[in-house]
Amino acid sequence: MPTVPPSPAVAEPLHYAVGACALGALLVARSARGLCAILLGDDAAALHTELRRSFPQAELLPAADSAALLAPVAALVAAPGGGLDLPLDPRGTPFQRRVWQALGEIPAGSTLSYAALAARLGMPRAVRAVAGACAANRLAVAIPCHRVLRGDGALAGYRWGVARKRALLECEARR
DNA sequence: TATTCCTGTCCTG
DNA sequence: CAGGACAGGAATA
Repeated sequence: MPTVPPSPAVAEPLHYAVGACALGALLVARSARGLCAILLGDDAAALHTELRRSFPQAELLPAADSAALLAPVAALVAAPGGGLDLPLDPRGTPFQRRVWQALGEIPAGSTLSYAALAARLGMPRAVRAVAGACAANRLAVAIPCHRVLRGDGALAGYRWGVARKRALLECEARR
C-alpha cells in the first residue's frame, strides 16, 4: 500500500508577474480559474510580500508569459473606466463576494458612500462590515473599491494608498 | 461634542 | 476561545 502523506492538501500553484504601470509597481497573479490578485505598490519586493501574505498556502511561481499577464491589467490601470476582458477569481466569504459584486455595478466616473452601498445590499446597518469587505479586496481596479467614499465625501482609505485612489477617480471623472 | 451600537472578518493573546 | 481593531455612520445624551 502506497502511503499517502498527510498532505494539508497540495499547495495550489499561482503564477504571478511583476511590472510597472501608471501608478507604480504592479503585480498580477492568476490561478487556474482566473486573476486572483492585482496589487499596486512602490516596489516589487513589497508586492511580493503582500502576495505571500494574501495566499500563505499557495505555491507562488513566476509566470512564463509575464508580459501577457501584465499588459491588459496595466492598460486597465491607465484607463480605469474600461472593463477587463479576463476571467477573475475573487476569493472571499459569501458576504465579501456580495459586496464585490455590488462594487462592479458602480458605473465608472461615479462614486458611492459606504452607507449607500450597504443600503443597496439590504443591510443598512452593516456599513462598517461593508467597508471591511472593500478593504479585503485583492483585485485592484478590476473590482472598483476605489469608487466608494465616506458619507462626507472624504476618500476614507485605500489599501494601496489614498493617493492612488484619488488618481483613479480623477482619471475616471475626466472621461 | 462624546458615547454607544451595529456588523463581518481578521489578528492577537 | 475571547477580545479588540477596522477604509462608517446613525442614534442618543
